[in-house]
Amino acid sequence: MTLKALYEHTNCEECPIRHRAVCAHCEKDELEALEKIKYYRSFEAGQTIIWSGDPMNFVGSVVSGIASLTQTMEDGRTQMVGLLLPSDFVGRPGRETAPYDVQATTDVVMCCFRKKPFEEMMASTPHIAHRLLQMTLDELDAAREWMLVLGRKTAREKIASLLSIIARRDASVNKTGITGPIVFDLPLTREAMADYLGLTLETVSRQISALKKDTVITLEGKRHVTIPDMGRLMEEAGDDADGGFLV
Amino acid sequence: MTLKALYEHTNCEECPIRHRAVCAHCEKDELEALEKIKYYRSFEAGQTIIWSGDPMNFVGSVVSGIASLTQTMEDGRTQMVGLLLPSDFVGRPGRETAPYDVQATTDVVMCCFRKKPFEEMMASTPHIAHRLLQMTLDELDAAREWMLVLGRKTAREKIASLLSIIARRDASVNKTGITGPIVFDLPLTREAMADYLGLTLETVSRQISALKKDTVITLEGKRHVTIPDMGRLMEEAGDDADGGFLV
DNA sequence: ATTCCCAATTGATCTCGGTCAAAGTACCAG
DNA sequence: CTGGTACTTTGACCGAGATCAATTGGGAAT
Repeated sequence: MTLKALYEHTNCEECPIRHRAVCAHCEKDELEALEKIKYYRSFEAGQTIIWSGDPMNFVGSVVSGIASLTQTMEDGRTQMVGLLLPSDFVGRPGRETAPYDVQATTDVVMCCFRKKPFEEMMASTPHIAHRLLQMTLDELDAAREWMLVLGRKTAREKIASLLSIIARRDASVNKTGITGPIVFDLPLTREAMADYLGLTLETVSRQISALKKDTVITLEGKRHVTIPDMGRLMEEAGDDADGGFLV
Repeated sequence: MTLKALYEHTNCEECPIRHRAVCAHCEKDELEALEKIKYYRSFEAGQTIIWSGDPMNFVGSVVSGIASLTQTMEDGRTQMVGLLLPSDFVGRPGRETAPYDVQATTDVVMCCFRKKPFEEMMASTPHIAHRLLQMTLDELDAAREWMLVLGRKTAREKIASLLSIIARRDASVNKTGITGPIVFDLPLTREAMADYLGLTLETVSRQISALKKDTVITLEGKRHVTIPDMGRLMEEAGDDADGGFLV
């Protein structure tokens, strides 16, 4: 159970986590070394994993739980700039300090490597460097996709976009494909959703109620979501039914 | 005159462009090969350099002029997701197609390399791969910084943020430092600014007028800007006077 | 059960920025 | 000088989403 996909594959049967990061199970020769320097860290919901501006001496990936990257202005306005789901990579090889806060949204377990040995490993393993570039490009695409959401979409479209992303990500986990209804639990509070979408929590709540009334989604309790028709949701999100990757 | 900074330095006296990309003047041994495969392309203002979704068979950097990365929804709403100033790198090693439109905002000259040989060069030159990762991380930081602008800042703060970025970038070009007044020409129309900031052009115009009235900036004509006090502008932008890199 | 606490919903009102419309300005070609 | 075009400014009005405030709902602990 460590990290993968610094190699080409996107799944490793041996690992309980779907990793998009680095996995030591495959390509044993080069990556066995990673096994030796890995360690686990646990965080409680609400805890700050890394403070913006602090020195950051490890890289790693999320094993379980949800973490978020957030930026905060002096007056308290906050914007979430990324969502870290299990298998997502955290860290910036070659950088000293963290550029944003990383917070545990739920209880989180991370698999970490001290940065120094990881960077040495990177230097001697071109595949890892290459894979890391690809992962960073993915994140960049996701961030830019989200700029469109933040800058130009309506509140309703924003909610639909977020649900769509979580649903798609979830579907890929369960290998369910995207036909038929999709069911999942929202991993975020209304407030966290608001911070991600550049809205207030009241607006988030209202729009979710509206989508429910219009049967775009079904809710059981506050968090358990059913999406009867994924295509419908993506129309609501203003997506042309294929774009919209993100996180 | 080519590209640099796949190496450590951030400036090369021989080159008329400040490059943050790849420059063949330094580290001649490895990079001379780049000289052989480089070529120039010119574009007129308004021209689309690359269409979203099209195959992209080159990488390169802007030599002169301004280009923009934009995403457009079916109904025409557009969001600029990046601004390319001289020396900025364009391209995605390892990716087949372009994820957004690249448009020439002014007349643009680019220095290009066919992707295939560039990627081969990358594979055999770890420094280049490393530098490319660092550049991509910079872009990622910039994109996430901009997410805060788009999601949480007021119209006035957005304008101030944009001016601040252009001013800072411009100051670094002229090695002027950031003391004393800063003078530059806006390289964007009001509409382009609006697309970058997630506003309408009318709001952009109004807020610029307001900043002018409050003597945060001075305007001669429509485009020539003087910033008497950079600190003041950054306060207006809501920045804590050091963050806010971008572009 | 009762209480407490926190997340979420819902309502009433306000406001910033969008929309629609009309001028104003600079630049170019003839 | 004149007309045309593209960019910009300014005004009047409107509405989506923010703000303020009250209420509801659902666990967990007592």
